[in-house]
Amino acid sequence: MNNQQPEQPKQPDTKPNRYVYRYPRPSVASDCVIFGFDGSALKLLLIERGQKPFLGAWALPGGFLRPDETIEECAARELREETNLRNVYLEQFKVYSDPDRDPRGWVLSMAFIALVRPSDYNVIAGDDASKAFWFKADELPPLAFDHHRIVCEARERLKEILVLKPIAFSLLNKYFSLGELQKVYEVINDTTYDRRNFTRSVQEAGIVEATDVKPQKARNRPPRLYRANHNLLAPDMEDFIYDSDIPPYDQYVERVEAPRDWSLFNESQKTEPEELKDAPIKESPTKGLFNFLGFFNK
Amino acid sequence: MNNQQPEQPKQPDTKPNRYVYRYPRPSVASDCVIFGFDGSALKLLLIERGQKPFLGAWALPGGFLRPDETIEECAARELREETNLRNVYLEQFKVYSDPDRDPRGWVLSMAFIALVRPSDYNVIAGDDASKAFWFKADELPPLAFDHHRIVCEARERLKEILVLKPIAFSLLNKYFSLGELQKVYEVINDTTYDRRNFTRSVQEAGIVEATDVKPQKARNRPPRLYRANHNLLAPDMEDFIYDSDIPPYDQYVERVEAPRDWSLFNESQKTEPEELKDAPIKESPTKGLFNFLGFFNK
DNA sequence: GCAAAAGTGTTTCGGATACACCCATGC
DNA sequence: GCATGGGTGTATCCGAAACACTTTTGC
Repeated sequence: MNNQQPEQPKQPDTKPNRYVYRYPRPSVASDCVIFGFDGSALKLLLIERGQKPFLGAWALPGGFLRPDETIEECAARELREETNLRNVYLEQFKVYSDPDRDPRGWVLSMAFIALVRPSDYNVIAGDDASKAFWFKADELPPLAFDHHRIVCEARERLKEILVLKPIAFSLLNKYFSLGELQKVYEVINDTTYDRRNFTRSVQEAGIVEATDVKPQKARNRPPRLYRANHNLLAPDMEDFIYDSDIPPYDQYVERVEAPRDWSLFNESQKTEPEELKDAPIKESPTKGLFNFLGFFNK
Repeated sequence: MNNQQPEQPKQPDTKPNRYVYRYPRPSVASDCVIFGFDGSALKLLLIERGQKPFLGAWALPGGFLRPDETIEECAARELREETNLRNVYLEQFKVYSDPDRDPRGWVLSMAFIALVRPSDYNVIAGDDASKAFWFKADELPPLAFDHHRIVCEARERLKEILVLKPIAFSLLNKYFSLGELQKVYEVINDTTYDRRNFTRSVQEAGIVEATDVKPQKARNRPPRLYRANHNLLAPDMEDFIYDSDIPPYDQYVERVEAPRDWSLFNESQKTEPEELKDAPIKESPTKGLFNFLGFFNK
């Protein structure tokens, strides 16, 4: 990064809001692929665009980088402004830099993966200006820009991160049942696990602690609730594992779903073909699920 | 990424080389953390800066993004221009976006991890304009900008990638001995493995194929040479596993090392403190070393 | 001969797998 | 009652770990 001449922004030229450079520069934006978990399926938070390119289409929340912030601060700010979410897990994921990816011109996008707890789901409803809605990750509408590609690659990356870090807790409330934890692993890895083996693996790994918290209501036998074991988890994860002032357990009620009819889009972007819907899902071994512990203990 | 007004670059304003935008934009660069392996240690390729900020200091090769290329193309181009390397493994790693990270102004850096085979080591010598030298990854000189931080985080990331992808082959020639493969895993993970267990794990995983190629020379008993098993490896890795026109086996001779005296830098940035140099390295289990196979078979 | 690295095999042990029964709740 | 999900236990088996001797080269 050093072959060109040093460039100083020769600010306020003649008119206001004119920034002059000796070499062309791209706009830089951050876009967030926001994953959620509703107790049974992986969800994605999208916003309806209110601006000109792709107006009315669904898109990833995001916005342009400002000179006084890092790209992480930018992502967190846009998340707050557009979806009212704060204190969510955020991780850089990939830069998209195809010169033609944005019809407005030369715009790079830093894609982030964001993970939202169920207790934060309804925060979005509080922001009246918001046009954000949760979609099932397998049933997405057509997306603006190259966002469909970004989402697909983010889902693949999510599997990788799940091996490297205990991010499953960032998709769960402070208190959760082992069934929920298992389901998170299942929907991300797109498989199923033997309930008894999974339970034992989790407990022997020591990544959870049983609590005395009682579930508020349950359709069946009420599960025991656990929480993440902070002693074993990376310190920088801890902030994202739970909030402080949330109810101990809410059973995924009153979700804000996408009520719109987006069938008018001609090209559907469902990832799962209909024919294979009833194919029996092969059960996977639980081996290696918590490999991330190896990264901490060295 | 969409809340601002669309901005068109209002090119050639009055004078040539003047680019005017309504909002400030950062310069975007790509910097490469280039890893090599000399048969016993992890190496890092650095260049001596010939320009003004940090002139004479060592730095990561890199350069500014141009409007007609992706960030990957930029990284590959700068690598070629500054170190004469081509067809190396390149992977996005992290964006560094601290507004103050570059004294010249607002410069983002997309950091890449690059992996170089021993057969490409001496390519660098062919480029007379090059000021590139290989350093031991544990004995680095002070670096320009925030490059020391980038290198440290890249080494951590390298461990993660090693779990996710068969990148060890990208640090080896087309033909290699199992001892070399083991050493790559050892220097990256900073541990040792039982030779017999490692050998068996590799062969049972099926990621290598024995060949009839004979090593050119050996100080001890000559090892059998293997090559990566393409049937089991991801297709997009294949291009980076070996070159076509290289000698079948060269035993790491005549390396281009850094001959300079950089002791004049007052602050040393060695990562390993001297006191712990002789501490016995604990042997690690080979379990999970080739977990990346799980990502391909699904 | 000797040092250094390469090649090979067996025993053992732990942990993952496969599998079945009972429990608590809402309806 | 009964459907649904939660909790617990065991026999088995595979694979990883631990470990030693021989072989081949350069010097």
